[in-house]
Amino acid sequence: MNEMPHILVVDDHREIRAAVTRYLEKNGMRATAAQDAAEMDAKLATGHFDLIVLDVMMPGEDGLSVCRRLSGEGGLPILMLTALGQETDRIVGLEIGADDYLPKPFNPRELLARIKAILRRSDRSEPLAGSLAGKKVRFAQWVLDSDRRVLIDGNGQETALTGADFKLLTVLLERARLVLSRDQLMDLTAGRRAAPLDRTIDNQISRLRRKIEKDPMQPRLIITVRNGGYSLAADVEVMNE
Amino acid sequence: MNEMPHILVVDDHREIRAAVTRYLEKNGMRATAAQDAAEMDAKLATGHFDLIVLDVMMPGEDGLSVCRRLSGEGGLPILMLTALGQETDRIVGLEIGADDYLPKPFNPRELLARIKAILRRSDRSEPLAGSLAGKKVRFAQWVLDSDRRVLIDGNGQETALTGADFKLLTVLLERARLVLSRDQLMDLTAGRRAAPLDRTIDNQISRLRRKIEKDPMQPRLIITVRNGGYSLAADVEVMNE
DNA sequence: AACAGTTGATACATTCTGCGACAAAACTCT
DNA sequence: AGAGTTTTGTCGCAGAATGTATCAACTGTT
Repeated sequence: MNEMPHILVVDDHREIRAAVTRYLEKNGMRATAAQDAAEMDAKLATGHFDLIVLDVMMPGEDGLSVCRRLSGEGGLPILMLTALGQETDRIVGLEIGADDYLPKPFNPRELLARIKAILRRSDRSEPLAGSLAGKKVRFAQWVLDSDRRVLIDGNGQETALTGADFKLLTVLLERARLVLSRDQLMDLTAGRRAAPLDRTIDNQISRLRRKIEKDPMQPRLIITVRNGGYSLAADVEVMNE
Repeated sequence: MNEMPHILVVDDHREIRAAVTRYLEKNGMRATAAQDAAEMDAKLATGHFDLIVLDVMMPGEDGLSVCRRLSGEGGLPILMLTALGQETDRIVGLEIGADDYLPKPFNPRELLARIKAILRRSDRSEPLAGSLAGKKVRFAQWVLDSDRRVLIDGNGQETALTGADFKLLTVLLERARLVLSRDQLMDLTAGRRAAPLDRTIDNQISRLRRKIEKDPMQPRLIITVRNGGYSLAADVEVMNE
């Protein structure tokens, strides 16, 4: 997490919104407030957020409904605020997809600690996502020029990459040495879920290997992990401008 | 998450350990218990876990200390159990690196929901070779190149390893001279529990021996411990880059 | 409209792994 | 020591997973 995390606070009480946003901003975060689900949707559509603090009890669409809706689509983490003692709500919230809840009234310091705990965790899921934009990246015997989408070898020889090649390679570079399942790769490269018996990723790996491996029959860079997926076996260095 | 998640329950009260593990196992998870920090460390070294449920109050090293230690290294998610009302502990726990806490006494259904919430957002990908990822490792007459998954002998001769060979060897190298049971090996290599009469590990050991032993009929590197399992009898040295 | 390039699907070849079966070895007990 | 029992070693095979050639659909260009 390089920049300040951006938190969206959704609560119908003006005082709570104000207090929470002020406290978060005093502690190294950006905070934006919304007073109901409709306003939340508007803010979400036009900005980038790292986490939503969501009140369960709201006029209009309530927190549980919002939570169900959001956790279905995006993977935006949600921290729910519940009235004290409504254990049922809390459990249902967690089961529906909230990442945490906090009973009201709450200690702002605890809210902050919980937000950080969630961010720390979800941070992992997109470690360097998009961070390669415009950079040059060195790995194994190659340098990837991510502006031009071209690979350059030690002799200055260039190899062109297609869109799919480039996207897949970028995803692997950003997660070097991690084993990524076909599902994850499909999600990360194409944003869709792999159908059963879908060989798309295998095909793309095969094509990419033909371009980047010295000997595509004995791949050294992109390793197959049976029953696991694929893994990039190389150190990755983002080059200085 | 393809397989059942494996939860390590650390608590000094026998009844709580028993109740929690039983409940988790009834709900589609594997659960293993440890009664204190020392036993926890032993289990961690010889098994694969996805999350730790950790009691704060324990004889010996206490939960906060454990939490600080673990969150430094591994990144294994931690859910802390705290005595009711000790808000300070809870906040400190979260700040130290716990992913969540639950005050005792707790509703088992809520514990389950929280565990699932953490697993859902942490669903982490792991490096293929654990702590050896990307390293070269010398043992006996071999050097293992863990990027390329090949063994190199003194003459530079290479021996290819299949995925299962490599995973098993990696697990053994990381735990040289420890005796690992078939169950533990199954857990560490495949993340699943060995069925009764399961000869899978024996087979893999046999195949691996054929590749790494000078005389596979008289194994010197991978030792059989009757009624115990197998053990790697060699010094292991991670080589400098 | 023809074309070149790219991508996903399908089919087939190849490799890998778990399993059952049986052999061999180790251990126990008399 | 010998017979019986348990544990381990490994062979062969079938099913599953993977690699990739080929083709059809699609995109954008000329």
